[in-house]
Amino acid sequence: MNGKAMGQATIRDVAREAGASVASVSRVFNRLPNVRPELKERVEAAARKLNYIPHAGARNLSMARTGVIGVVLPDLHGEFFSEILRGMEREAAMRGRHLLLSNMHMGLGDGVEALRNMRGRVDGLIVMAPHIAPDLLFAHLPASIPAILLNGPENRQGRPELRIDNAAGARTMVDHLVATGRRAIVHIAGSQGNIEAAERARGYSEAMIAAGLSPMILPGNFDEESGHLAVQRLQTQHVEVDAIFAANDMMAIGALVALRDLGVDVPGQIAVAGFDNIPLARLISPGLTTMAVDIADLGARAVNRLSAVIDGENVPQTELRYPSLIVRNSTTHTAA
Amino acid sequence: MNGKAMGQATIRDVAREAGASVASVSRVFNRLPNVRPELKERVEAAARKLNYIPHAGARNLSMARTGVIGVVLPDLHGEFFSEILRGMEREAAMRGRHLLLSNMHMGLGDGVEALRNMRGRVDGLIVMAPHIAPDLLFAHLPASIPAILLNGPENRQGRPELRIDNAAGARTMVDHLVATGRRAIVHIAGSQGNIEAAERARGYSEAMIAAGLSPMILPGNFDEESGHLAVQRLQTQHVEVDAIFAANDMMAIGALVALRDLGVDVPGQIAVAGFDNIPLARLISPGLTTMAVDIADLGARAVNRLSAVIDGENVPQTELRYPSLIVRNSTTHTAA
DNA sequence: ATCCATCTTGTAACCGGTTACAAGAAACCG
DNA sequence: CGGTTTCTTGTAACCGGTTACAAGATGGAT
Repeated sequence: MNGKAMGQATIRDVAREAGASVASVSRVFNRLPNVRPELKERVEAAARKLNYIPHAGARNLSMARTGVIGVVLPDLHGEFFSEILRGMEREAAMRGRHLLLSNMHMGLGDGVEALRNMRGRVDGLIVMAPHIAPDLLFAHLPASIPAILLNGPENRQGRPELRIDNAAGARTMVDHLVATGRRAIVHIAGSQGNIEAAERARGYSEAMIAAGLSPMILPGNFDEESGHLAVQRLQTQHVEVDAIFAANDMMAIGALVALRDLGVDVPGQIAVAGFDNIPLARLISPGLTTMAVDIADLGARAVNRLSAVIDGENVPQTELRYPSLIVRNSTTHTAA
Repeated sequence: MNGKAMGQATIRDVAREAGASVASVSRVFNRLPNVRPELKERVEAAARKLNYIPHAGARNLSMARTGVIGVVLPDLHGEFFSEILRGMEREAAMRGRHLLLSNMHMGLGDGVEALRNMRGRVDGLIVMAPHIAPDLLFAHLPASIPAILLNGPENRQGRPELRIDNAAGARTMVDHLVATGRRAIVHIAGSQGNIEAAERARGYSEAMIAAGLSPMILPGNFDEESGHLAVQRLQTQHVEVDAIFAANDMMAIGALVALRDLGVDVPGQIAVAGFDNIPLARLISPGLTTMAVDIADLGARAVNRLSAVIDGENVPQTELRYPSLIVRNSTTHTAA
């Protein structure tokens, strides 16, 4: 039927069909007011007839704006990953933006490379890299591309950052344990080299010392097995403790299960606490006392702030989010 | 320093700086072999000096290829969402592609609109829409954009689809329950209008009838509370059952907890089974018998097949994945 | 030295939109 | 009715890459 080969119709095809100019077609599709109704209808009819769909890529190029936010995440575990994305997605959709995913399970070299070829694909980046120095990361990135750093170490590139105050959260938890009578509180740390893990350990140590107690830290990996192993180690080395504070919930659950297998009463003999408040924490028995981080909110906020930066607004350089204490039965019998 | 205003350097800037043509710069960056080493170095030096980063959007436009796969998902719950994305991401990264996220928590009208303005943004689409007729969905989409349908109802647009055989999975579970001596097996259904829910219910009914038993279906919503409510309903109406088969794990867990609160022995008095094998299923006590769907694999496969379609290869029209039975203590005492 | 094949390089058109600018039409005014 | 303002419309340049094609350079064979 058509003179040309087929393919998708372009704006010029529509213009020809409607007997109008490309400028007018563009105006119609962008709902600019200054188009005579008669012309508008002709254009719309032509577009319908050719089943014209605007080519977003071309639009992006000429407008130098894609409406896409690049999200660079490390290899996250289940809930955290889905929750943060859910939050980001909700906020992005509300602003008519899309999310471009790019995991970063690679070394720094590849990471920087990956960031670089986001140019022209996205309007800005949300980068979460808990084990890479952000200065190094951003140094290779043009200063012109907006980016916000999530839960990373501090950076000195003047990039805005958004962080959970992990140290404060850990202090709150230690305070809770001390307040409920615990003294020999051991901490199971998260993965080595992970910033959040380090911050939580730091908060723990600070609060212990402030309470006149001596810190004791066991290594861990953020996974369930770490919790298991930590309990085993405590047992074989005959270390007496009355509370275990794990750097995340999965490890706390591992510890909980290990203690249950050993017939140790929780919280009677030993209190157990975690960090993150994953859904599982509520469902397991006894319910796990933990620090709740509203992860979806964190994601939404990240998109929110990045959007502001993209739109040229001024945003504060650093924003901290405080986790809140959720007391359940793993530390006290009287909890809900 | 630079004559022009600043902004990012373009390929023409590099060409000028290197005293070469844009074609040569392009060749260098695309690693085409026919460039004299001396020129190549000059170009690379110039690019380094100007901190040139190729503009992916421009490249996409002129090559008519973005390297991006659009992913349209409904509002999924935790594990499912993260697992399927993890699988997709892994496979996409391996093929040097990116994922563009676009949730679809909207009506059909918006949905089609959302799909449409993916044109020029993505090379293809993975669409998961368990509650929208795909024929309607695809009818408004140009036939030229590759798309594959995930876990939807059958479509007659000749689009390739990838589905979990939910009915077969449900039959397998009923067979297991019957084989372990259960007779009064009740099914808690998933959300109304959801295709997967309907398929699971269908498989359940078929298998029950095949076993000479009468099906009995309670309504549900895929959430924990549905499980709770179902158990309550059974109790208040004094219905005697010896097995509960929920259309997903969350409802099964809700039922499990409700039964525990009532002091009913599982599996002694009532067996409980779910569907999906979420991580929680293993951790809860008793361990939940369920049908395991390798969700990450499903995601990876979807990307895999879509890539094939994009690359013009021929792919089979429909592919079914079979879930596998995981027996735990919620249906039999002798399990691992 | 001549001719031909091969390799390197540059020019310019193209991908499909947006938009500055100018020109023509319409409306308003005295 | 002429002049000015306002509104509508079209032309063409531009966004930043890729690539067909042609021209120039190089090298080998005779």
